[in-house]
Amino acid sequence: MSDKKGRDNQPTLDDVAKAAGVNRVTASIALRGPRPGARGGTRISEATRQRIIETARELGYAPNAIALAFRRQRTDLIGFYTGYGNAVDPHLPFMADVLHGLQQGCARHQQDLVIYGGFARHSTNEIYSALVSGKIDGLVVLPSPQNPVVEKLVHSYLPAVAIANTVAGLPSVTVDDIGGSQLLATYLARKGHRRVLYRTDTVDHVSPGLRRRSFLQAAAAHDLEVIVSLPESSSDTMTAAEHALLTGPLHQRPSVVVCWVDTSAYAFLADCAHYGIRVPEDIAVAGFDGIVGVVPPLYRLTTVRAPWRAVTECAVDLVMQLIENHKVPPETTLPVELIVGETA
Amino acid sequence: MSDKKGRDNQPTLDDVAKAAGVNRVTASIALRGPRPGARGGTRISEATRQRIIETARELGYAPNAIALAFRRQRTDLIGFYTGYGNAVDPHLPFMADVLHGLQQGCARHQQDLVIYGGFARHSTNEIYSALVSGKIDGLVVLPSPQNPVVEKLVHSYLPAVAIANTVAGLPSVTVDDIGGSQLLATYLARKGHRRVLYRTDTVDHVSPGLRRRSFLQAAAAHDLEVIVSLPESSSDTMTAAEHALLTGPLHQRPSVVVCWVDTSAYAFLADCAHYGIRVPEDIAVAGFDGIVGVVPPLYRLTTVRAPWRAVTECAVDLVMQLIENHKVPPETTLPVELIVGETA
DNA sequence: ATGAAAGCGCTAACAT
DNA sequence: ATGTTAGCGCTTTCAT
Repeated sequence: MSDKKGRDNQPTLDDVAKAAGVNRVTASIALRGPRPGARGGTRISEATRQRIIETARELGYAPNAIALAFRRQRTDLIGFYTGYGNAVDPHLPFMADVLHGLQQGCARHQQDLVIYGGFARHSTNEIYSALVSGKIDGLVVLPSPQNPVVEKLVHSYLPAVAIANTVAGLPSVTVDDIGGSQLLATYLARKGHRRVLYRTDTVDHVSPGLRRRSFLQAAAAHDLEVIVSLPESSSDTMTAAEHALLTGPLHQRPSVVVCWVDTSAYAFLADCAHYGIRVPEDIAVAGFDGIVGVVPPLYRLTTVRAPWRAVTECAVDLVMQLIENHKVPPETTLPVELIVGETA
Repeated sequence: MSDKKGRDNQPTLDDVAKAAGVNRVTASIALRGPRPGARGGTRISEATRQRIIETARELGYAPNAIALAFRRQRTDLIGFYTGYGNAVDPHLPFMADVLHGLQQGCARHQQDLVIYGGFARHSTNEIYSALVSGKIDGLVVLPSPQNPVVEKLVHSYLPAVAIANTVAGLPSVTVDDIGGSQLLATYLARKGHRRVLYRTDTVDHVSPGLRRRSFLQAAAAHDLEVIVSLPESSSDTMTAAEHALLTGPLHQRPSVVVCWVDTSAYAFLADCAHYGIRVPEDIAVAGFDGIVGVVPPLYRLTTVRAPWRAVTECAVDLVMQLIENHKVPPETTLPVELIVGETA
């Protein structure tokens, strides 16, 4: 086995050139072709080129990616930054979709993906510096509300695209929160529901806000009464107030719970099972996201499917456009779909 | 908003030095401290240092990560390579665990993580070249059987550690497949089972093989009869033969199905539900992995929990050791735990 | 306590 | 068709 002493004794372009008896530049061009407009292939004779390629193969030459990146000012690396803490927990279906989209997007453009680590205990400036340090060519951002790093990115040179939530000054890719909420309100009204408990997010963010407001509006248009509830977002368990409503007098009891996001709905379903509340007989439940897991769930949830993978892939596409100095639309909205399960 | 024209007009160390009226080197040391043994902080007077730091702040100086990496021969990037095709689908709980472990591990060592894209249509040599190009300092490998890239990595300078399966020549981190299988066999024998249907993998790989052989051995020791079944691994649906066994004459019907991996078990459970076969009354089911999802599952599976996240984190630790030229053990095995659910 | 020089591996621009 | 020169931004070594 070879020594594991580092890349130092790897052959360089100079080594190849020397071994083939040509100049460094000749080797460079023979192996990777000229970058600029360049006068076609006439630069190097086919014989020399073949000899150089063969020499490179023999020596086991692999170009130094860092030197290349240094020279070209291009790393072929796309980064991902999430405002929600350091960890990108891929067990969350939303994150899994995002990661999958990042990968597919990067693969399509022959880029590699960088997930940052160790931002946890860093200051805004340190994180920002790391992002714009030139390590990556572009960035997909999952913005959290009022994130100062995201604010700085808006004014930076770094090509960046936001997903899931709009950010003023950054091109964003989102799902049709408004359309989805309307779809849901209309469906529930048709099914004969008159009173809805709407569970929303405690953190004020663009997308949940849009969903809530547009649901309220659509509900009003359908004569649906809506009670808004704010469970603790970390656990999403059923609050005392919610429990009281569901077990209270029939004439003020909601017949359906709409959750701003599927995870909240699943947590609610689990609590219903725990309290012996039957779904959908006692209460119907609907979500928003369209989570799919490999593990067959307890219930097939009625929900609005949001194409997060596609959203993220699209964001990567836009980042590539920006990198190549093309214009991109400030907002891209992808359509959603109503999925009728067995819970509502 | 600033122009998005690239990093070119970012201030360099020279700019900072010039603005502060000092030499480049002085600025370098003031901002990042001397790398080598170096004679403490006496190098630069506190006054100069402060002035330089202040100047850097004013100019919005951020060091060029690529130039740094070029100089230091160190990118602070850890890569991940999977032999199983290009896509690292984070929806698979195993992959989610691995990704999570990679992130946590990288975070602990202040490294960033690179997920490769676009290896799909590349040759062994191209993939290998990309891996050893210097873009990353070290690599975590999820080896697939007889993968030529993995073979080449064994002989390369690149610090690399395998997970889940051992690879000759590479330090590996695995789970205790043998112990887990014994745990399961013993548990099932105690529960009074006498005939087991064992579902295994169609691809011949180290870890599944270990599980199967050690289960067979432990089963024999407990007078358990084992029938081995090889469902099509992509779908994992119940085969005709399996169905025949489960609905056939009682005296040759297995009382429990053991699946080499949880996903196979869940697929089997879904099929049982479909055919009206009751679990665990008609047939008990057990798995291996200990998948946990956010969505409450149909059944709480009896299984052996394998700590894949910890395995991967450990692999990152070892990669860091290798990078720093320390010795690491050729094999690390992490303990597993029997999880008694409601299916067996 | 600070400065000057050299060079990491590569390619664009300008010779020949 | 090929060679020479210069330099990307940074740190290490050796002067001062």
